[in-house]
Amino acid sequence: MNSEFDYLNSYNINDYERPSVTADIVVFTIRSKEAENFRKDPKNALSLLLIKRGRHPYKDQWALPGGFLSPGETIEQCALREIEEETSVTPASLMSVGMFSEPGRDPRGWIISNAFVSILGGSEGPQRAGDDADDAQWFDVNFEQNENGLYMLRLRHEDICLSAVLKEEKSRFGMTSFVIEDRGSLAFDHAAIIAGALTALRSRAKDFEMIFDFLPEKFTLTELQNVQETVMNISLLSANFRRKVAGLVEETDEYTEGAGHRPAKLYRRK
Amino acid sequence: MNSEFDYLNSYNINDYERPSVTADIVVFTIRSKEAENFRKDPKNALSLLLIKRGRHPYKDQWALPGGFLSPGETIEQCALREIEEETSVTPASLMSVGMFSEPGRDPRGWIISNAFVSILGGSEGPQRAGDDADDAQWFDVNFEQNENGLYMLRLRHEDICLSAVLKEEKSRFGMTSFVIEDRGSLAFDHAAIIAGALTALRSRAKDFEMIFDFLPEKFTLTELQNVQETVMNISLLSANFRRKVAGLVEETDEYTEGAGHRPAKLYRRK
DNA sequence: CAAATAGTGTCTCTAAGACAATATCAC
DNA sequence: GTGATATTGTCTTAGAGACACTATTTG
Repeated sequence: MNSEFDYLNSYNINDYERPSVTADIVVFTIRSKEAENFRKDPKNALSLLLIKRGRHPYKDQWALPGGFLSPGETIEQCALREIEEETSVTPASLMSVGMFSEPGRDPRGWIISNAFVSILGGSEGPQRAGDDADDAQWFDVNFEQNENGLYMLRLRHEDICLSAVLKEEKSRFGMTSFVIEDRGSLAFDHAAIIAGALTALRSRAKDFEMIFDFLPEKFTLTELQNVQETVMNISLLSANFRRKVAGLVEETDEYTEGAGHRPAKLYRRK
Repeated sequence: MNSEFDYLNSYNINDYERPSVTADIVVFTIRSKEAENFRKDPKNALSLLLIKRGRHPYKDQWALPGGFLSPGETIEQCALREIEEETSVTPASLMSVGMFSEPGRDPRGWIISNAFVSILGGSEGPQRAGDDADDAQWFDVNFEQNENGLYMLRLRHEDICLSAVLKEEKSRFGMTSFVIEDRGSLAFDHAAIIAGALTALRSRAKDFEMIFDFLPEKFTLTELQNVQETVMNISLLSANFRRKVAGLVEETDEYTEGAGHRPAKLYRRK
């Protein structure tokens, strides 16, 4: 038996039908709202990037940034490339959320998507979205479970309010995912992707894992606390927060200035 | 502008080159070793399923079970189908580990893989592997970091010992993955997939998350503790373990019998 | 000085870890 | 009884949460 013959017959790449593969990215950032008066610090809001589709299907509806995997790149490189094309910025982090492969999820055909969470912030600060022809905007995020056990996802940008309804589904195999009850004008299955991304982000933020990516290199402990509170939609006591993160940061000898109240020491991630 | 015209021109599914997509599954189970004497309980070993390839490439080398995604199924359904084809058993759990899409990972062409962790055990007990023509076997798992910081993965089945060397790589984007230094006769990049799967499994096992899937419906607390110890390669004090899992289980009124020592109460997952 | 945030001290309560002691079965 | 595992109790220590208090800046 000839081994080259075996090899060539073992797999003809054209024998199998193949899906198109995309990467869709949920890009988060934290934006400051205007403060009430000169003394108060600004409030923060968790935001994510959506793009208004210029084509069918779902023309004129809002969708996650993303695009098709090209030969010669990894799916992570594809995700980074798409973010950079949209925002002209390299994100601080990239985390896989999972594969979305439900048949029929894309009316154009057999298209499966690897979803990612990415965070912009860091030294660049929140970027302008949509520098080119695309209509891209940051939407404030609100995601909560209501009294019926359903999850409400609300995304708001100025007058635009997208409101999706999802149900948590625990499969027999230990995976939990979200099923769309009402996609609320979000394109494709992107409401379910966003719900999964938020859940993954919050789970990581609990252990202080991705919260540094929202901030520049040097930051105050209060800023760090605000990030965790904003991401997880909770409220913490500062004394306890400081003790918990004490081992994760190191002091610098710099302070904030001109804040209308006592200056705060700047820290750096350890 | 005609909207149907727009739609049809927006995406021609044949315009883009497409990869083949596979699901590869790291199927774990726990196997009992013979006890030293009639009083002692049997020792356990964490094992995973490998299949000896009958074809090129990597002919006669060991690889993870897996197969190509078919139209009309999700990637999870594909993974389950492949496990059932190999073992004739439906696993208790299925967890995604991530996408492996490095160009060149498969000499047959552009093939990307979604890796899964799955656990067999439960009431069926560890299954015979390789009922059909395939040569499938359970390999005992040993995975440790050595003094140089490299990770050693050793898989052993009777005389066969596969030994791979991996390096942990933290990308700038917060992801950690394993890079193969020596694949140790494991086919493709499967050594890296196994390393990632083990890391994911251990991380879950720390919170008691997948350990129940290794056991039948009713089990003793010592059996449960043995699972966690075997999976994580650690040793625990039983008094503390019992307190920690007390909230996760509920008593039954049954006991073990004929064990050569004091019988143990059987519990059920709550 | 007033308003606001920065930062420290301390009390309670819970949980983890270590270890000692007792219980119960098969042979 | 002996050898093994099963099960409970308790001591110590670490950490989380709550809350009170002090410190420091700008206008």
